[in-house]
Amino acid sequence: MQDHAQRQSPAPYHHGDLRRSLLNAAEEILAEKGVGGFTLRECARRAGVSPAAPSHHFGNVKGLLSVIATDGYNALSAAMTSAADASDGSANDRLRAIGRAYIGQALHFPGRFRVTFGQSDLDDNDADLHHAASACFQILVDTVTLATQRDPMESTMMVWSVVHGFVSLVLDRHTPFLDDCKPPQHTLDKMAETLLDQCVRALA
Amino acid sequence: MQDHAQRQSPAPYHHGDLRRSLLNAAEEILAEKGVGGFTLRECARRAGVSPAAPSHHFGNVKGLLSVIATDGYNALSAAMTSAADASDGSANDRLRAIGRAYIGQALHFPGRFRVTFGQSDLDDNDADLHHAASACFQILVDTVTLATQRDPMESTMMVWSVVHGFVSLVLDRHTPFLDDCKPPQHTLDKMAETLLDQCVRALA
DNA sequence: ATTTATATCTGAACATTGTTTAGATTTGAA
DNA sequence: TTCAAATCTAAACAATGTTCAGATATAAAT
Repeated sequence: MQDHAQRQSPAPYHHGDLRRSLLNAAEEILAEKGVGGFTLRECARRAGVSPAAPSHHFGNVKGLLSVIATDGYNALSAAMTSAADASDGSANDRLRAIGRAYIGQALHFPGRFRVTFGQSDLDDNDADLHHAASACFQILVDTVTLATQRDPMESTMMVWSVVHGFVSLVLDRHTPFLDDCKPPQHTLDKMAETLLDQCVRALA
Repeated sequence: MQDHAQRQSPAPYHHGDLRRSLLNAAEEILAEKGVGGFTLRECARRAGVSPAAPSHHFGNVKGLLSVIATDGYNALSAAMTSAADASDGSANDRLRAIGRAYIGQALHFPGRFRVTFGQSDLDDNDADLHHAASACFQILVDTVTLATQRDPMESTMMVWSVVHGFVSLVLDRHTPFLDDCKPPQHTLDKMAETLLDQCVRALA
């Protein structure tokens, strides 16, 4: 079912939109097997091309993952922004909203999240990646700053540490609070809300 | 310089204490190159044995890393316990002490910490590993419980999320607060203290 | 002591991975 | 139509984790 556009019968030599297909395949693999199970060759396989094909579009695996990470930052920024705007407008509610959005993105797209924030080595010279990361961080800083009188950077690191630590522990299965509880999702959501409340209290 | 005990000239067929040597080599590699740069073959190389040798002691790489993770949990438990005992004895000070110890262990032994808590797949059936993890978590729960009137599990996850998130962000280089600041270590320590203070406030 | 069994390690092989290189094919512009 | 650039393949390379038969050393049993 290799998705080479709407071309038919004999597989064409050229793919059509290989770059996009490789990114789709990559996110698919990341969602299925996580960052540890990701291989460039399987990416190529799913896109229906040879193992050498990706190099022409991304250089190497580091290049491809850097694009995935950039997408991750941008998706996170969008989710946080729209969540904040959809909230009731109070500074603390906006803060809770972006925290909820951060947690939601991480848990819904764990593979991409791990590539974005994990220790998978990315291209340090990727300007797009740096820009996306800075923009994402700025949303955090701005929202936190409006919700506290305390030091902006310290407060930002507090909130970021809480949500990032929480999702990291959950994704890596360090969740004793989920042991024998009826609907895990409900417990998870309730725990997240509690942590966000405690964040607000810490910054008061 | 392969450390096969105190045997001399012609390398003996048997190593002497290969299991220990492999673990030492593994922690060495983890400290140097991180979990991403770890390979079982280099482990064997540093211990001066063939690539197949480790399998007799650990089964596979997952088995070896599980032992490393167990060591990580035990070292963390020891560090937290002694830090708490060395504090002035108040519940909040003990809490701050174990938080400081958690952060310290992670930043001083980043490779081992990542194996312990990261997504490197470990042996889920390793009883020693489970026991070490539970004991470590219990120290957290006990210390937090004595320092708050709030729900123990929720409070524990709050503290754990803060310290775990903070070290994860630092280890993965997501540290905008370190940009252009004179002595990074001082800024790092000050930030850690601030976060621990905010934890205490959140649990009050 | 001699034999037997067990533990430990090697050497060679296998499949898989990321990457490079030369060349084939297609596209598009001059 | 011609020629250059972009795109992809096929084949090869070194490196990795793992397995397997066999070599070697240690320990136990007789």
